[in-house]
Amino acid sequence: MTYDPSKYPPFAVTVDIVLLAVTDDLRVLLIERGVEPFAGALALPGGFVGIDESVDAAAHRELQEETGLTPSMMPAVHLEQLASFGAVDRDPRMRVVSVSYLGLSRSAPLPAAGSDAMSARWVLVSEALESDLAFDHRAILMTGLERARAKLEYTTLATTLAGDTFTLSDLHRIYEAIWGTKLDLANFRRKVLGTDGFVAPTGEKRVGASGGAPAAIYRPGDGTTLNPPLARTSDG
Amino acid sequence: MTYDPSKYPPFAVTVDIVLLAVTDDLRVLLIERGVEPFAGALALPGGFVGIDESVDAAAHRELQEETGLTPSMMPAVHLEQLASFGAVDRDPRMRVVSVSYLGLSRSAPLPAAGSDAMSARWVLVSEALESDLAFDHRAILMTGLERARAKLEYTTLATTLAGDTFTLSDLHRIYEAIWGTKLDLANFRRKVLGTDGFVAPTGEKRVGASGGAPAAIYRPGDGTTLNPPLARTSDG
DNA sequence: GTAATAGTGTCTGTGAGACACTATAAA
DNA sequence: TTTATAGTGTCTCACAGACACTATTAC
Repeated sequence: MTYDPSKYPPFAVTVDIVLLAVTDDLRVLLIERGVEPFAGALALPGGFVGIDESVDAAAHRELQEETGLTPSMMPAVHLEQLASFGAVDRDPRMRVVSVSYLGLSRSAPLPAAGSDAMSARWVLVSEALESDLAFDHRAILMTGLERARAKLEYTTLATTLAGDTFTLSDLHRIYEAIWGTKLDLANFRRKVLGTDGFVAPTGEKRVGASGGAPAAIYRPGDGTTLNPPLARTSDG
Repeated sequence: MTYDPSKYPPFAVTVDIVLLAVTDDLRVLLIERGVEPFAGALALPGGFVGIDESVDAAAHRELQEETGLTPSMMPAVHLEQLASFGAVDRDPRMRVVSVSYLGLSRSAPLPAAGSDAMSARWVLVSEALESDLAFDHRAILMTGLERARAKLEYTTLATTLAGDTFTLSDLHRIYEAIWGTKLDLANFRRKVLGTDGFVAPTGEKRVGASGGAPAAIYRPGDGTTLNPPLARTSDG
């Protein structure tokens, strides 16, 4: 690099991750900050991008560090770029541009012990939106939420949130949790089963989990897009 | 800012703009680079973000500088953030993260004379994709194209590309140019006219422009979203 | 038994897609 | 006249939404 970088304004670049999971309700992984600024406040997991590291690689590294996920588990988590935030005063220390990512993880694995993960916990999204998050992380969270809601309409990503095996009721619960609406279960079933590649039957049944009839167990299908989409406007 | 920025890796941040317009066909605004690297090659308009300037503001400033648009004309151009590109070696000079933007402009205003705009010109998208663009601008262009195609499905943004007044045939041409497909004009008309807020009639007719019956002239409507969307999968 | 979940059947309204048709201009 | 564009009518099929219904478990 025979070039003089000092001719150009020096920025720092960070990644911030909106990692969502559905347990009983929709939750987001947040860190309690230990240092200033915003010490004690909740923040999205993230950190600085290394000078010899791509931004995407930094997002994967941070996700791994903050959740304690092993590299072998990482493929089960969907991670995609969300948007960048570049207001002048978004970090009081210096000029920082943040590239945010949306992650969708299966039902809340516990954050493992570790340097960063110590203070990580799954917070109800409804509570996170009401609390004062650090920096502009509330805006990032809202952007991630809207992206996740939109993606469920036309992709099979909800199966990523459900895990390896699940019932149609599980999937139904995930849609209702993320969209915050009620969906008619009968019509939902027909839509999911009628869409090639959305789910694949395992032949197994789950018994005794809920005081009802045994539910058929499914695996994620090999499709990625929903055509026609699963309309969010529906509330039936 | 009582902080030591030298503790963090120094990045440069740029904006790159995919500005699209439809004349006879779909075109993108490109600059012929005058300096290394990639001197002589075609590139997307863009530039470095100032240290005291938000990333969004930099995108608007560059758009204005490269097109010669006056600030008063700017509201007629739709500009939204697209994605960020952060590969380590995307700029041979130094570590640069680029935040890309998608712009939709009315029918190709000529780039005005000016320092940057001198070498700017509207290139057919089909040709741009075949030529060797500078940096990773081919990937950025493809991302912008796909975003524009998707946005036409569920927003009224096509009217931005059409201008102040237009006929339904004009709008139809824009959809076909961007999607690269044929759309049944009769069904297209019904869809557009049946969607509240998409277009508003002016009462005027355009005569003598095409060797056919006079066409009714419309203005953009006050709506922004299309519900239900205008399906791209349709080829009728 | 009751309550809760799993799953099926069926009717209706909307709207996309196909395509035939008429109307009005230029050359 | 021919040719091209503007605009209307109508049929069919797919599917979303509503909702009644049966089946199988836990308690």
